[in-house]
Amino acid sequence: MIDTVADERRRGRPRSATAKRAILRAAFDLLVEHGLAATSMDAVAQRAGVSKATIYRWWPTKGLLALDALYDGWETSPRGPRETGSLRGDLLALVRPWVRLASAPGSRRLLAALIAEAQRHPGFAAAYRERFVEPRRAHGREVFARAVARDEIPAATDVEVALDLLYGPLYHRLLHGHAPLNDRFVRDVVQATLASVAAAR
Amino acid sequence: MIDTVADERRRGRPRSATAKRAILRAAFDLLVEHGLAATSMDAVAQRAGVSKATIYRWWPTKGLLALDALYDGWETSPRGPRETGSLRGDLLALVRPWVRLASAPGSRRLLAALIAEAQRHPGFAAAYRERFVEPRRAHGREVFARAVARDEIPAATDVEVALDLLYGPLYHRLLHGHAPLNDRFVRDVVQATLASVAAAR
Amino acid sequence: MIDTVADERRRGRPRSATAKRAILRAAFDLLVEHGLAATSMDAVAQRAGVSKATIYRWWPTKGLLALDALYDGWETSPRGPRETGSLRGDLLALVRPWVRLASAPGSRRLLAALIAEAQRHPGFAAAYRERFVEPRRAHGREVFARAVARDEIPAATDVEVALDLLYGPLYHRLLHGHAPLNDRFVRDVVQATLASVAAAR
Amino acid sequence: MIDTVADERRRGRPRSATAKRAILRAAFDLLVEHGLAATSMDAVAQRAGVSKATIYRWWPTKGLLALDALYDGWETSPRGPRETGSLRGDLLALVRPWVRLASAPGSRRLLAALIAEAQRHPGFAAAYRERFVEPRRAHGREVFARAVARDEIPAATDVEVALDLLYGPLYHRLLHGHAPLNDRFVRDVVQATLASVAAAR
DNA sequence: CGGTAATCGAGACGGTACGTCATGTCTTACA
DNA sequence: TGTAAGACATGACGTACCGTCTCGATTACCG
Repeated sequence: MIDTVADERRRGRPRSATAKRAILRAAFDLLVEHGLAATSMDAVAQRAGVSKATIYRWWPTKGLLALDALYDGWETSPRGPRETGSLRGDLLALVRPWVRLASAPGSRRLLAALIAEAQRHPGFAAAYRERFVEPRRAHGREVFARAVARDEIPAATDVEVALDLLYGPLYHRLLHGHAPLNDRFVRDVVQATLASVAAAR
Repeated sequence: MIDTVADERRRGRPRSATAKRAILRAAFDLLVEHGLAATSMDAVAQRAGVSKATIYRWWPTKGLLALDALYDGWETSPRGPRETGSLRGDLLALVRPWVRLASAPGSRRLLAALIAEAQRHPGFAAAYRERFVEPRRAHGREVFARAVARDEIPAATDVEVALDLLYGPLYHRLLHGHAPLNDRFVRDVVQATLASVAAAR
Repeated sequence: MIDTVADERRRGRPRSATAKRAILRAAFDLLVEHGLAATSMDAVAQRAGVSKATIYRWWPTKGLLALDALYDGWETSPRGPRETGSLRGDLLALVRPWVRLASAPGSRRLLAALIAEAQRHPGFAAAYRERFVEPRRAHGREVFARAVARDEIPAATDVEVALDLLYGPLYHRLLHGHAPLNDRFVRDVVQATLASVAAAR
Repeated sequence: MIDTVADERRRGRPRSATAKRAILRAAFDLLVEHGLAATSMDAVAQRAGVSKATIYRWWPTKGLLALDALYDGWETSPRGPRETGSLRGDLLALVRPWVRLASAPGSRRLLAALIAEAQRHPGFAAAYRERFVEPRRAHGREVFARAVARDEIPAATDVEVALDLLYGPLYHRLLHGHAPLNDRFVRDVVQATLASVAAAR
């Protein structure tokens, strides 16, 4: 959404909340079913029972609409994962739900398309990171911070690198599909992350 | 390429090697300069001085043409990296040239586009893995095999996982751009891979 | 034309009269200059300063566009020819303008192309007859009706056959070009038509 | 191929005459079935079991090939119609077989296409007239000459005009399809031609 | 309570790429 | 040497989508 804030008094006809919901819902359904490239703005407009101009009034680009639609459809739990008492447990709790969501064929296709879109439009890249990357990394940072507080890992741990060691391999298998992204692999990756952090001690 | 083998005597007019070279070269240049989506088949045909029908005779899809063009333009050294005597050195020698190549803005954009394309067309995905993923992983397997032979790492090391621990974080920063993909990070990732392999002992 | 009537309030953006005029004009010019087969839709679009999609939105086929364009460019006088007081005079007044128009090289070529098109597409054939054949035959029927009213020819005259006796030979020379379509021939044909009608008395 | 067996038996001089026959036959079948525009040279070559180059060696153009193919397939009786003793009978005998042949849907379509082609290529027009128009007109001239000899019509009769009065209306209904081309109409046209010739006495 | 202003639907528009197809030419291997 | 196989340049075809635009019809608030 461009501006959810409505603190300032607007003059004309207010924005139709119905239309907005219908657009996001239609876009989400079409995106999951057909992917980004195969989802046309005309199709979104038609399915939402809305004019194309209405969509373009609020979202300047198909990519940004997709971003909002997917955020709206996916991001059900803004709060971080539950605490388990150990770094290993926290990391698994952090990563497993994401793997479950991202492994569906539709999601995988979309994730790849969003990443590709981000290479082409810097503005889109920023929005993508803000919406999809940062929240999860923020949760990850908390997890590592708790581990530091518990004195489980050194305070000097480079959390940013650790997060890449954690998420990188998962994304890798997800996008390349050269090997299965199963829970075995998830545990291996978490284990490796722990090992690397411990070795840096 | 459709058929590199020409041991059998073909009947009609042979394929024009000039045209093929011109097409691959034109496609490569345009791809690097404009990216996959912004490279049109018409433009490739015109720049190659070739008819569009000729392109479509040999490459059924823009994606597969791009694959061949990039393979042709990039893959200069089919042999693996030089041996350094240590796993750490070998891994750095394996990864650094790839990082250098893939970090150029054009390459990054293209890599993302290829990955996105692969989610949509299973046939393309297979070709992509065969052309771009497997060769590098094969080199990586040799590197780890040498380390085993040197008794540097356990023989039971799961090489496939190790390769994902190595390449995954690099791809991650490359595609998401949330943090720099510099040599510092490369060394960190190699170090982490070593730590994880060592810890599994 | 698709919809000449516009008395009902339409919802969306109204059709651009400018674009429509430009398309018909461009098509007409190109058709007269190059003929039907050598006139491409791309060329029409470019010359009209219009997108190809706009043309295809309103005319499903090149043939139907040609029909409208030629009707628009040629059919200047919807009213019938002037009355001369005699069947002979009326027939000459009916036929001479048509011969003058149709004898130009461009027109001849186009007429033949339209007739050929009509053999292939039944829908086109109907439109062709409605636009180009029927109006002229209607005028002819009036001419013969007046002659009957003047008691110049029998009331039982088969007007449809008479019209074919009149137009048939003219079209024949026009399309086959085996002999000149001059005013001498026009007078001969009118004379023969009169003789045949009189002999049936 | 007409007969591959006999063809394989002979070694040195392959089948130039065989190929020619196969080409004409294949072209004729395809033309009658699909029309001129929908018959491609590739299709003719494939059906004839012949290379495209072989076709182009003998016929410079698709139109001229069609001309020969149709002439070969249709023109079964080069001799004129039988003599009946009266001009009326001779004209009917001249015209009825042609009407029967030309009325088939395939023929009608082709005739129109040939006429259209003739407007575009002067060389084709000449060949068309020589092959298809002149022979029939020559027969017609003989018919009228016999009538003059029998003193049935004046010696000063303009035969060229008379032939147009005869064939023109028939072609007209054939190509425009605004009214049926049945035997009733044929008799009316013959009658009208006779009346016009008699009236000129 | 009427004016003002922004919204919405419908959908036409310019632009551009797609992948297909046909024509007529040209190049090789074979017989 | 002619023929079959078939690659080639050229260029039109009709479809699809994008993002912009022009309407007339709705809502609100504001004076």
